[in-house]
Amino acid sequence: MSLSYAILGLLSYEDMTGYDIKSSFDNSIQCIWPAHLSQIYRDLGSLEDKEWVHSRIEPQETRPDRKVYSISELGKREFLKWLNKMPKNFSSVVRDEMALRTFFGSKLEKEELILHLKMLINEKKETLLFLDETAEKIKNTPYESEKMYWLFSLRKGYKIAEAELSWAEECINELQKTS
Amino acid sequence: MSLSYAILGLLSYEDMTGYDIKSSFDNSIQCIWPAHLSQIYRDLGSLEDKEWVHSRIEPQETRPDRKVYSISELGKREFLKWLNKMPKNFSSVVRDEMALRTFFGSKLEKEELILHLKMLINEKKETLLFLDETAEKIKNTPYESEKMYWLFSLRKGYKIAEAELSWAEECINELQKTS
DNA sequence: GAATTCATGTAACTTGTTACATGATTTA
DNA sequence: TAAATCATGTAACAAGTTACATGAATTC
Repeated sequence: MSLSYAILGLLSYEDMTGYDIKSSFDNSIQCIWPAHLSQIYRDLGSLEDKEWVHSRIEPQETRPDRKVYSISELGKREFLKWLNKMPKNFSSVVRDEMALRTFFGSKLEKEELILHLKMLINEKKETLLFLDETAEKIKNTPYESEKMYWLFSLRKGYKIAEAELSWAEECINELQKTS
Repeated sequence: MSLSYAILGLLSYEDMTGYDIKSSFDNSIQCIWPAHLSQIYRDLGSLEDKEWVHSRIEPQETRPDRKVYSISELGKREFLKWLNKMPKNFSSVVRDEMALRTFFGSKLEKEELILHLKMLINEKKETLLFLDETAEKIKNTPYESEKMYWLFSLRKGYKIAEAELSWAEECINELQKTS
């Protein structure tokens, strides 16, 4: 359900196509709520069935026609209802394949596990760079009153990435101590 | 798929019922890979279809009969194959409702958001206590060669919980500065 | 010449969630 | 006496993933 509300929320800033919404995800909430394009199109369909959003076709010459969605009054009300009610889950849901593999690390060559952890570290360093760039973009947004909140959620992604990185470093250190 | 491998991995330590496996999850990998009982039963079914595990019924008098699963030789090989291959996702997948709500925080009363964040902090403090207790249990396990790895994955959950907690505190501080 | 971007989706499949159903025993 | 624990699942639904299909324009 949260994904639909995320889409509604983004549409409350401006009208967008499914493709635009996907880009917005990738440039802001991806790190805390990733979504596939196919999922977004599907949800837009059901949001339109419920009349929480409307769409119009904007023909283009050189590109495929744009199907532009806008949030309805009903949609705005439902969004605010969701935002104001006390959430069931304060906690994030994490599914962490590397931590799971590490759990079974005694069945793996130490060197192999260390290699995997080093690759994790590289990936996370890139993530941190990407999040820095994203933060810079947000700092230049014309949505002045939103800026702080957008940076808050980005910061959450940042902190999680940092935690993952330092975790991997600590694991490598301990593994090398005992080898 | 990872869930099936997690189940296989746990069964490689000892034979268990679905219910036992659920308890193992809750006492170890829950914070990095949560699972519902119904999911575990379903996966055990398909693992048995593939003959990666076998089961036997152990009748009980006062309790319902136990259906005890054990990993097969084939299952062990498939598990090790999974563990040894380079993972596609080094990164954890996070879906974080509170961070998403915070993204749209400009549409909420500041006091309301602060209240939600404070509840998150309370919940996370409890999580940290629970993880401390879990770590103590793991330190007493007779599985000596596994201990370090089990503590590694627990530590990952711990670090993420800490990150979430300090994030919420920082957000509250900034919100109170600007109000 | 190859890869990326823009732009639409659909279909099939896999996972995750919630509710239902049963029922004795033990602990608070 | 109410709630938790042990122990089995099934069914229905919601959400997430991957593959397929199309195709021009632009950038490397």
